Amino acid sequence: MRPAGQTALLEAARQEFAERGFGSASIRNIAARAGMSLSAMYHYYSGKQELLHALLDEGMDRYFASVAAELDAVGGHDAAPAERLGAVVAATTRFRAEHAARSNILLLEERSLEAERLERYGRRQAEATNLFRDPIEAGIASGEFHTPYPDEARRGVIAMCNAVAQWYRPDGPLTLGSLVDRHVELALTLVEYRPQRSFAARGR
Amino acid sequence: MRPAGQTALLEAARQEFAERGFGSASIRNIAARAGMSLSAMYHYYSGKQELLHALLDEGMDRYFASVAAELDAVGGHDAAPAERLGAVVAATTRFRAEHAARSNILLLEERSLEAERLERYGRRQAEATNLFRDPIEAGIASGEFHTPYPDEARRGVIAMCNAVAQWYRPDGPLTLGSLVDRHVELALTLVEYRPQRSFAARGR
DNA sequence: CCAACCTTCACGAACGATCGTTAAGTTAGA
DNA sequence: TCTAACTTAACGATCGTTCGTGAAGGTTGG
Repeated sequence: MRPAGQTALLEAARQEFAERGFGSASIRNIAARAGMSLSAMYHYYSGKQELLHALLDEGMDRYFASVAAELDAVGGHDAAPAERLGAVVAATTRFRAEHAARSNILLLEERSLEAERLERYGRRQAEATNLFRDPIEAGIASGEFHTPYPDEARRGVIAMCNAVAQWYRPDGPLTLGSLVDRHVELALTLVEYRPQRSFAARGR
Repeated sequence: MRPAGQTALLEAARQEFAERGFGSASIRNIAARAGMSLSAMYHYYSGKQELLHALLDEGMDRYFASVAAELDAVGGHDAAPAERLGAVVAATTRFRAEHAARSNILLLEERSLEAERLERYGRRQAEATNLFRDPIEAGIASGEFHTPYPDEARRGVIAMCNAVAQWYRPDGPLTLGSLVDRHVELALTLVEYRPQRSFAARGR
């Protein structure tokens, strides 16, 4: 279990970074939001950079956990490519919507990382990309996905999911459940998913 | 014609903002990059905020000009919806790739704008969204686009195009021309474009 | 049992550096 | 002589970081 002070600090830093961006964020404000003095913050984190690093790490952990849970729910690596891609798209869309601040930091503040820490983060980002790449390539190989451009389709799907963090508002007209369903459908449309051995139209 | 000093300043500010973000950018660095003193900068722009504002305005002007030119090339508002959407996607993809720094500032630094200037920028952003919305709705109305989710498809197409500014490198394996073509195809796939009165397959 | 000690957690004060901005003055061309 | 273009110098504020201090609480040695 993480100490309460540390959790409060991460939450405060998340808000501050999400609102103003890393460069404009003040660690004095972060400490104040967390209800402690500036120096107390240095007891938990050795500086502004490490605060960002911890935030990105924690965000990545949560994201991978979300996707893994959704993947397990459809049967893990043994599921059909369309099921797996759908699970990844659903988990990603939901994560971007439910953790907008977290996601925006993950997506926008990469450039604020120092060189050494950026290297590690880049590796995790590549893993995240593979979450989409694997089922798409499997679908191409099995003949269920017909897109001639798997790489660009993958990037398109990822971009569509990621953008959710920037525009979706829970109090808007669109239910999160509906959005997730639509994104799954759109992703399957983009990779030109057509079930084999059947001429029946896919359900709407 | 803009004074040379002003142009150099905008270029320097663009680089600095793109590399470090607005918050971390230093106007001293910007002035130095432009080859002038800090105070000389104040002769042209009244401060950091106005520098960002000018940059966003100039970027938007260029973007709209690019799209307008591409739209004109296919026949303007009289062209078929698929042609129009293709033109907008092509122009946007090309713009994001050829003006990556410009685009990233347009896409990421909105939050650094003060309230008053943000209002004006929001209006221009809405106009940009309409560039995609109009042909998509026209395609739905004419029966050539069959997507059940025009709004989410539109957001997906826009996100796909915008993401180009973050990943595309001109020295990479993919030609810009190829990327543009593929994005146009993917966009038409996403809105489920099927030409009317013909069973012939669309060209690949 | 108790005194000495260490670690954890927190504080206020101050460091030097850099920030955005302004003032006052100089130069060069119309 | 007027003005645009540009200079150096300095302003106060805020930045991230460091230092020294000390209260609280558990552990250890005699």
